[in-house]
Amino acid sequence: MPTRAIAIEDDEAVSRLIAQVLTAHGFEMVGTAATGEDGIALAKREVPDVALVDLGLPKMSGEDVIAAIRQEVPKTMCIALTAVDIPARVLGALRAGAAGYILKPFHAGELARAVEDVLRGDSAPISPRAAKVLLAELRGDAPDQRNHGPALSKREREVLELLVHGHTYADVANALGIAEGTVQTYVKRIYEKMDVSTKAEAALLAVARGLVKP
Amino acid sequence: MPTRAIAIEDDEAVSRLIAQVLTAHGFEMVGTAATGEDGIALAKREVPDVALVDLGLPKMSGEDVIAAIRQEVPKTMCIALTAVDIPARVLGALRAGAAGYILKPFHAGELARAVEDVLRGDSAPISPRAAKVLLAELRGDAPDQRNHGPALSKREREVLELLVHGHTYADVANALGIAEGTVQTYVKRIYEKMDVSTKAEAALLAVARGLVKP
DNA sequence: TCCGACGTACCACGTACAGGGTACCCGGGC
DNA sequence: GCCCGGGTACCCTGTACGTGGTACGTCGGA
Repeated sequence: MPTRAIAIEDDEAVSRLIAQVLTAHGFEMVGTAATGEDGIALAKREVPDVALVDLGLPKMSGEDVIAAIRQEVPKTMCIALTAVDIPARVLGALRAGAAGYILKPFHAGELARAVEDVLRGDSAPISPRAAKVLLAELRGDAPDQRNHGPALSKREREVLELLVHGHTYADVANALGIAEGTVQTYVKRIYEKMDVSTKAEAALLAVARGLVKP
Repeated sequence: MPTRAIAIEDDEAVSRLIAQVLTAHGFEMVGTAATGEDGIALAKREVPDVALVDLGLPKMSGEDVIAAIRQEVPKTMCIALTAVDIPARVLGALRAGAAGYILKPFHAGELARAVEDVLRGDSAPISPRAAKVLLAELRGDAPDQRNHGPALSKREREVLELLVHGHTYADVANALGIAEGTVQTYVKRIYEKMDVSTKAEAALLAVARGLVKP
């Protein structure tokens, strides 16, 4: 049985192009829909192997469509298709359950390759631009991690490392062989440099920047 | 000034190949190293634009090398290079600060393209197989994680969310419309369930388990 | 039916924390 | 020479925090 696919895309030209490309690569198009509602109904009726979902649909958001399909028809893998790579969009789609994220315009081979990748199940096609967003999120948001204030000194990193793991000032002082008052100085400087004001915030930022291992 | 690159790779054949490919694409190779220690020293000395780091180095792990370079020479972007795509490896490297993740064997064009992508800064080259691991992690259905002790109630998660972002008990009380004393009860229960005793520890564990986004 | 488990809510006490000071040493410039 | 900035080190004060209590409603099983 050939791989069965559907497309949920409001631009009919794009929709036809998708059908053409996939058919040419040996997939079977079992339907297309122009709205989210129709697309979900189509997916439930046909239970295709893969669904190409445009994120720029009118009314219902592509994210919601993907989430609905993942919920109702888990067997169907969803690939998000969009012209924009706004971080919130990328993350929303992937969180919703998209197995891949392709940016328009795409090459014919790119699309077919992505579908094959997803179906094989051992990989997830993600455009480099989308991947950057993913990475940023994984590391703790903050667009462009680099150059966030002055670097911490070696001693300051030692203090931070101990602090964020729940040790008290007294513990830190003991471990480093300095007075508790001195620890407080380091903490103050660390807070200034990291622009935070509590241990909790410092801990969050520290892991986000990879200064300490969780 | 041309883009300056280094390679940290113990297999000399691969190392030469990298140099060859990058040189052919107009990059300047300013050094190669066969061990992590040498690589870090090289990076500090040359401060290259990009470093290709093999994850399968003897002795020192590639993750640690990347982390060290990101720490000491933030300007240098690191691209992880490996033959295996073990989830822990992928995540470790990306968490350590790798801007890209390329699987061996790679095509010549692929490598050059990845370096260009990373330097342009608007995208992150991630191999499809590595991307799959990333996605799984992002969605939280990664191996282990989950099921660490009793689950927090909705209210407790709300308190935790606010707490770990540095808000005081008073702030939390205000935001949730309850008394400060009540917040303390939640904090106690949260600490018990998570088996921690400070805000900093709770913050670490919360991000580690994906309960809150950093 | 009653009782226990759990989520919710509040108070009081002692301590650890955040932020205000001050001081010394060292290396690099003006 | 001199001062200046950054790293190191210490003290003091008010506050937020961690932990000990108590109490009430609800749900489900003994």
